[in-house]
Amino acid sequence: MESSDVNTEKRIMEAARVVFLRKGMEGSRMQEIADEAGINKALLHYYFRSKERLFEAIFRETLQQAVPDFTSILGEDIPIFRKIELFTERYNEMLRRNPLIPGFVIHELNRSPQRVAGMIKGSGINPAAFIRQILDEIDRGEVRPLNPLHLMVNMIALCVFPFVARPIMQHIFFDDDEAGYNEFISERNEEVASFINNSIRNR
Amino acid sequence: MESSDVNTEKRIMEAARVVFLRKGMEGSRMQEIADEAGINKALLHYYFRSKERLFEAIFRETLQQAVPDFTSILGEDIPIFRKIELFTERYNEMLRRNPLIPGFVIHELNRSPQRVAGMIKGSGINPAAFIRQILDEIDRGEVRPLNPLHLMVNMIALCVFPFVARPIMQHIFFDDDEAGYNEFISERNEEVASFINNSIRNR
DNA sequence: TCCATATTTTACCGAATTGTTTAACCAATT
DNA sequence: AATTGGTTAAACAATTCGGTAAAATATGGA
Repeated sequence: MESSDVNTEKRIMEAARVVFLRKGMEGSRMQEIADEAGINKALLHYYFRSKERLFEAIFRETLQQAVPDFTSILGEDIPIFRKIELFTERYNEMLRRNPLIPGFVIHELNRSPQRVAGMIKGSGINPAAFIRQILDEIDRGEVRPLNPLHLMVNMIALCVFPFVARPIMQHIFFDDDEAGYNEFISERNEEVASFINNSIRNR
Repeated sequence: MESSDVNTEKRIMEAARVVFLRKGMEGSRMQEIADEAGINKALLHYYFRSKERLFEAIFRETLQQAVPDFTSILGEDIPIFRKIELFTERYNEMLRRNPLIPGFVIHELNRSPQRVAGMIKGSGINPAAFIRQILDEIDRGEVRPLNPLHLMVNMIALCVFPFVARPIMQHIFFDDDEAGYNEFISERNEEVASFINNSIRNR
């Protein structure tokens, strides 16, 4: 019994994840999630009392999955230019597996900014080490003088944006050709890293 | 009669804009829009037959306001590095006045990608001229060899992202200090332009 | 002043949706 | 066989919300 218990909860979570990420909290219907999970609507309320709670669970899980993935690398002991390559590579990889996360988070962020922002902060993000490294490299003359915070924002922006704006870009630039867009995305792996490194390298 | 007509319609549009941009189509309530406009709910339906139509009007207006503003400059006859400065400056300016537009568009884009993307394309966006200029500059040796499409995406990403992710960044990096974040945003004007130009200049 | 038209209010309807309840069912455990 | 707990089905309650009808009020012109 317990095995089916665990499986069902997992199935519900997966189904809810699919629906919520695509349609957001208000846009999603409990019935739709039940259908997606192949179960009864009453069972949703049996496992997660309310839509609110189910959503909370999904949102928390999504953040915990997404944030550490790209944060961790920033604190490791790697030469700066190589670190930036690794960061964009891993971050892009994560986004390629979960392309809907950014849009999802952003939308919920508009609904209740303080709550979401708090959850993200609690997710263990720590820019301090990276900032220190950048300042060091500037001292050593490897990196041109710049504000490390802007650099961090730039790095994230360059990775995230193509996923957030995918439908526009795919339509305007690629005439709705999905394969073409995927090709474009995989090019960005290297493109973004060299774009950043070219910009910050001192000469 | 006509004077109050125009004023009321305008009031409704403004109210709907505020609510829709913050909460999206499904997240918004007609009653809330009516309250915001200081009128009765029935009057909304008198001016705009349905929620759908009202939303459509707001969305169209929003796009027409946002898109040409930053597109036009890309086609003008300006030296490339200067053009990038002007682009980031104007684009940032527009976003500073309408910080909610990117998140709004992105969310609606997820709801009905083809419809929205079509509307944007119809808004008169034309990357061809800019792409040609970049290729020319590469030929002339002013710009290092790169894919102009990636450059365009990078330019937009660097401008837009801080507005989309504002609540997170303001909380994590600035401890919810609004003034601090605004300061950061205005720094980006110059920061982004030099970040790009440093990256693409040939040496 | 009085009429016609535009605008506003009030009250309400119907559909959709969340959440609950109840009874039955099934499968594994004891 | 009896028990237990996950599961289903169906109906229902409660609420929210978009939309409408109709009466009331204001406004400008004859």
